[in-house]
Amino acid sequence: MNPNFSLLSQPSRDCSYLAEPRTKDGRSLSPREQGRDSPFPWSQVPSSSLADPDWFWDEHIQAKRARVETIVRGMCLSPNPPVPGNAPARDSPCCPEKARERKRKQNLPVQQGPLKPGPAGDRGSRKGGPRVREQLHLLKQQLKHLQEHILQAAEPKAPAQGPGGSETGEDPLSVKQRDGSGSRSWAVHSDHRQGSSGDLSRVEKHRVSEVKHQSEEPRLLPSGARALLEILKKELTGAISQAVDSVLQKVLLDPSGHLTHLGKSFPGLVPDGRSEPSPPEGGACKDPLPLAALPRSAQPQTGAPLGNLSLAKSLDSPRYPVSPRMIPKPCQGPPANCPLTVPAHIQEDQILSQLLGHRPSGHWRGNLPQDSSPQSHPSSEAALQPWRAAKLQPLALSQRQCPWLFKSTCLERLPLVPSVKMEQGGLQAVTDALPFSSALYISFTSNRSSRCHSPERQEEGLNPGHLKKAKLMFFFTRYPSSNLLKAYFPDVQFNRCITSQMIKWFSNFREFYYIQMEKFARQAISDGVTNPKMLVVLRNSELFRALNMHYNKGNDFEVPDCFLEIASLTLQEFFRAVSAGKDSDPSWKKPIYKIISKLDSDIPEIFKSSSYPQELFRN
DNA sequence: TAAATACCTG
DNA sequence: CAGGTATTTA
Repeated sequence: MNPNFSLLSQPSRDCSYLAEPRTKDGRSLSPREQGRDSPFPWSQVPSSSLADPDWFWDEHIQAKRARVETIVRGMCLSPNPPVPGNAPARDSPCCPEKARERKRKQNLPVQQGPLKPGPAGDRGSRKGGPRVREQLHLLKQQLKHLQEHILQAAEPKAPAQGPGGSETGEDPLSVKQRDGSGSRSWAVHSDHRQGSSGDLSRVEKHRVSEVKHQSEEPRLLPSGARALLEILKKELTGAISQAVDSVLQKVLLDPSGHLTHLGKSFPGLVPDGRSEPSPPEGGACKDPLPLAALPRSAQPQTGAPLGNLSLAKSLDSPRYPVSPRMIPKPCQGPPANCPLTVPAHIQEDQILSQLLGHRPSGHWRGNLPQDSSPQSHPSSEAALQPWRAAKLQPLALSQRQCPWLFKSTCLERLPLVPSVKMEQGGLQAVTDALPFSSALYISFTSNRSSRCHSPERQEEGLNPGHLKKAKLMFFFTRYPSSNLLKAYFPDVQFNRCITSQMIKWFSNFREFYYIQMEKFARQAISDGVTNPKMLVVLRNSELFRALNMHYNKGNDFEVPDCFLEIASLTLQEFFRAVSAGKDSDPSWKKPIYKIISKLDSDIPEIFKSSSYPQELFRN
């Protein structure tokens, strides 16, 4: 069987996917993990000393943590309105010992050069003062209560599960856990955030009430768990206290409260992005995929030349019959459920640019478990009937744009995504997600073309980040003009060499792209395919994987559907040409190139961000 | 003529 | 990918 081409197996994806930063260790970046621009060394310390022990990931605890943060944030915001540039928004235990215990290491908070100074205008404008201290005391008291409640809350679970109710036998970072607890608790958090204004007491009340709620659980403490609970108690107390203290310290002393990292206050995002308000008019974003989502039996018989696209069109509805798994819970509600509390202009450039890896574009992604929808299993359905591909109407390509609605709503879901890349369980996850450090940046210069030593001492070259960005841009444009490149790489000092280098990149990209296309087209032919319409590039097809591997290695970017369409068309063109024997002509590819060259899509505005390279994790 | 590409190579 | 070269294009 040839899995290269197959039924459209993936439910349509909005082009406005949400990005989700994640670590490799299986957790979504916790809010605090996302703030990396803190100038303080201690803020770089494994922030969550209270988050490490596996059991700390217990839902309850997470919720508590969230609340604590809420409180802290409230305090941060108290003095000033929720201005994006001021809250340090990072708490981290300053305890060295604890820090060392952390397995994950956070680092490189250095801001990247190109970054705008940022709206961190009012730094040091807030000085907690006595009031804050009072609040701190109050907070500590609350923590004690909290501690008690945790004990109680954990009891019911103890019998069946390990200490603290954490799934002992299971990977603490299991998906469900992340999904459930994570987003949930943070949702609450975000609520508070709305009120901001630093009305601590109010927040506290809220919290207390919540705690009470939880304490209503029955007491069934198994003797065995008791000891563990005690430990938990201690740990929790200590850790939280430390965290709170350090945060407060920061709040009180941090003169440079950079970004607030709004992200952290938002509820998890929808992995699939499906719940996101899809672009008004689908453009290339609408796709015929739904087919695969339907039960096989329900799928239209497309084995034969599926000459029209009517089917696909009919499925163009906002909600496809996708597998339940594809519809994440977290923020599935309409935008309204995810109120935005940040001024639009701020999200736009400053904040977003700095929310490393999180783009409203929604293209950044992680390997969500959800991704493994039925369609994602190449070997399953699709493979069974490789040629039963839905037709891809060339006309559909006329709308080559992927409307990128960077609605504020997108922003909310970014940071707390309960998603994580659980691949090699690497520990470098955090560093991977970090923005380029100046150090790295410097090292990149060595990568520059030796012939491109620009006279200017500025020595600004293209770094790996730029390369990655270019690759991602390839998903939208195969033939970018130099002007376009200049527009999308504002942080690059273009000169002849740089320009040609980048042009060269795209040339190389195309080369690979066309080679793959030809290769697969020929393979299809040899496999007996006769109708080019049958050739559709799907996300689970081998061809796609090859391409994705090349342009989006980390797979942290959600490949736009428009690219799949272009790829499909390209494949079909090659198929036609080859099967027609045109490949005997030395320049038989020219016509194809010409066609494809006219199908460039608009590149999301976000790509224009000079700080964009920051989002390019893993160099 | 310079820039952009394609095609080949390492 | 970067180099190099040949060819095409504006």
